[in-house]
Amino acid sequence: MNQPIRVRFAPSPTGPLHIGGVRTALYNFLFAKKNNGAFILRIEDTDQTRLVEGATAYILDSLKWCGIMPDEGPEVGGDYGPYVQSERKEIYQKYIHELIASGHAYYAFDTQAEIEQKRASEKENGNANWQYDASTRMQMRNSLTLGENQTAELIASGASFTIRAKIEPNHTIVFTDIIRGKVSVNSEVLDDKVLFKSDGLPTYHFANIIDDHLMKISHVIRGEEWLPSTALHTLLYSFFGWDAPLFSHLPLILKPDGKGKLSKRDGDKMGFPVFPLNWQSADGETYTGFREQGYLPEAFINMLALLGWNPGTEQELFGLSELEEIFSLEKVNKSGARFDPDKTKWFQQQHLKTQSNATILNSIKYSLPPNQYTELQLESICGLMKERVVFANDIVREAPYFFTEINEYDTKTIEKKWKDNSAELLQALLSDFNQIGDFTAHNIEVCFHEFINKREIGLGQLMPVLRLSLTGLGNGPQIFEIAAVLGKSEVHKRIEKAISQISIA
RNA sequence: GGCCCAUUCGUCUAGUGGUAAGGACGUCAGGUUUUCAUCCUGGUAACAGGAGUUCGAUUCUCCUAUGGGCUACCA
Repeated sequence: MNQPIRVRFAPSPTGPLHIGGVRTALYNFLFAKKNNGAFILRIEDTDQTRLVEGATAYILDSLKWCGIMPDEGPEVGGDYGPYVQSERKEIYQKYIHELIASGHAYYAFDTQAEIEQKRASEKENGNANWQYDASTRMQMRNSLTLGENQTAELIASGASFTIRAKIEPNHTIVFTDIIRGKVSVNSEVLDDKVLFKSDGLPTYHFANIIDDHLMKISHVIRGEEWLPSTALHTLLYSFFGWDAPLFSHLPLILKPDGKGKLSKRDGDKMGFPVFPLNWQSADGETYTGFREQGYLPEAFINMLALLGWNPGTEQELFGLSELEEIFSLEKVNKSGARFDPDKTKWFQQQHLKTQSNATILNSIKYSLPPNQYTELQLESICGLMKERVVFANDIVREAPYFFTEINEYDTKTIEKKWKDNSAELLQALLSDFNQIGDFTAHNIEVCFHEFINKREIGLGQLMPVLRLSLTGLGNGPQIFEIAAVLGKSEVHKRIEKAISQISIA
């Protein structure tokens, strides 16, 4: 009775996976984990004309980056494979013939061009809604109108054909969507959908119900764009006498401004990524990924999880494993959510702050300029900077003074803070600094305070010019920490240099 | 055009047949800080409209509007 929870993410490899797809994968994954179920990856490549090289690898890499690992799928295998639809042709053949035998499907010999023509001429006659269905199928060339013998002959002669579902009008098809409740559709508005294409492969509608059934999928969690065709799917299940899985249709992710589905072009146009990873298409189009922009997968996932779902509490920061414990479909929203680049950055910043200095260092190590620092020193640089940047790879850009000589001094700060006595004060401070044995931030600070007390001057008179000397800038993290990282001799050098450079100017 | 789905601050959202309609991002104003960032405090701002049902509707129903999706031998 209590059947195991099995869900699938079923992308088609027609290009890079965009964040809507990643979110669908994520919700499937979270739902599976929450319910001790299995998360299955299935590649839906029945449209051979739209296959894009590298797309499957991209999907796999993206999921890996996010930490959404399939329990079954093309890479890991499983008991219900193969997990790539193009490798399941025979299976679909077998089932489509069952449907023909039971009278729920029929052969159709009309070519695509003929149908298009029909549609166009009907439109001219004022019928914009022509479709291949119960009201029109008897005017078309199919096994229903041609009869058994002629159909057999045509097939034997190698005529190309499709196989269509035979949908009878005037029943109400009702299914329950976990997120939306009851949805009903009159079969009248459904057309006789092509189930098998003339290339011998099934369409999505057919392959998906066969596979979901055979793979024992308990819950279908997919995008809202599938809601209208769920009526057809429900009917297909009933043709076979199978129980349909439970459906959940996720709201779409919309553009940040105005309405409309977020599309791949929006990102680079508006200055934010729409894809998890960088992508370059065969015709040279490139799209930037969240990963390459510097986003942490944790932040990306956190943002995505909250875009269309929330736990009902006021917590907003989550790790994957936390999400796995509290996710529920009932708390998924019904309406589309606009993607918010600002909030996405905020998530990134929050997650970066929680990372250890060593972890951050590790992530930017490869891009650091050559330097003399020890591991520990580099870690403290990361520690000093992580609260003031959004991305780890901003650290070097925001704090170049750790890695280069100071050749320029911020003019604004000079104008505001550099006074006639600044040089003399720095010089004196420097000789006190030289007395420090262990050049730690704490000792430097103590020394500094003793100095200003002795001189009876305010912090504001000396601290900014010290910062200016050491970093060339007017702002940054605590200056004693910076000094400690730079080391005594470097501090000495920099102060001497600043005194001579700035005084001249 | 037809069908389906949706509608709470600018955005993401919580929430209930009776609430001062809560939080977060953004924004604004203070505070902390040598500075910047962080952080803290406070302000700003919403139940699309109209009918019902009800003692009472943001909450239930219907209509309208708006938005979105689908309407292929694409998924």
